[in-house]
Amino acid sequence: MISVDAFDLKILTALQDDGRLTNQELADLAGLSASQCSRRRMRLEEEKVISGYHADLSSEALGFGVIAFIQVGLATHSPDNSKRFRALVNRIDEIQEAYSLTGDADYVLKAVLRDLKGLSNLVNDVLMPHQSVAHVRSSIVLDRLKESAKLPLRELKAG
Amino acid sequence: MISVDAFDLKILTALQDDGRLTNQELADLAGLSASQCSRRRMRLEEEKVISGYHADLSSEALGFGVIAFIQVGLATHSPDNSKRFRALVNRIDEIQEAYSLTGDADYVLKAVLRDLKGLSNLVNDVLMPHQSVAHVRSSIVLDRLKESAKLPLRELKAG
DNA sequence: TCCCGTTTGCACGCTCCTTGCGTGTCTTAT
DNA sequence: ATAAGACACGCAAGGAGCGTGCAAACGGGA
Repeated sequence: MISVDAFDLKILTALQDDGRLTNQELADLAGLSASQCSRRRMRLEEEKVISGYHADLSSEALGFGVIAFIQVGLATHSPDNSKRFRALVNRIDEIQEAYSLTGDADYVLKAVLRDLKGLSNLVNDVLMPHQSVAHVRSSIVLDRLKESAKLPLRELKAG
Repeated sequence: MISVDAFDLKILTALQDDGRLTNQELADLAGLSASQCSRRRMRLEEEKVISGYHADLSSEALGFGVIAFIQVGLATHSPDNSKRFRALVNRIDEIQEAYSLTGDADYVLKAVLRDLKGLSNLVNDVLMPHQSVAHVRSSIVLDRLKESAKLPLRELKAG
């Protein structure tokens, strides 16, 4: 079992905020020496508690003006059809997130696009015509209140 | 205006995949020298094209078993009420993403929780009773096909 | 109390980062 | 056509950061 103590939590919280922190900076934040932070960080990476590090790019600066949520209903719920749909989703870079949900729709996709033409293209020329898909309904994001991938570690106690 | 050339795109693409890449590794990938990659990276950070670096933590390893999408309708659409709701969303760490959308609901939230009890607590004890909120409908994620925050830089041409 | 496994801080050799500098290229004005 | 300026490049050097070895400190069980 993976055990994460209070020091690990401080390190994880800090790296979640800034993935380029120096071991010395981590040490100052966590109250440890730099070498120890290095060792703990390596262990957390080894155990896949830290699954990776990523640069966060500005969609505005790079000209991605449209975010959309797309609800998709499948034509049939056969394993084959699901597989086809998953393969489709995986090869479309514009789809950042994809989930199957309880409730109305079979799947919800979150897509990032350059403009509405890009959304139209994705919905009408890629998703709709695909054999696995029965119906599609898209909602455009008007305002982004919050967008991060940070886990709420605050409440976690050492284990 | 921010200009991003083909070298910058290679650097951004690489850092989006691995935010801890060495300047030398970037150099090998982009076909530049390490010092030049350092300079370009600093410029991209300065211009906020790179808005930050983050460690990606494993929700499974840390015991977050539930992801939910929560559709929220506001009681009124007055500016005051919106403001109250936004403040609420901002101070709840379990809410990773929050958007206002076209279509049925006013807002959609994505929340990460330890278990269903955590979701129940968020929906019934925090969101529902809040004065700004009229109705709430939550959908639980059954399966995560894809989850990243990578922008589809593939298609971008130098500008 | 003693023992053993674990965790820690420190020191050191090695890698990596950044800045200064000289060179080559492209653009613009004469 | 040519001179001058701006820009991006690679190289080299000095300084910062990284990870491993090691000995000391700590903590739980016999």
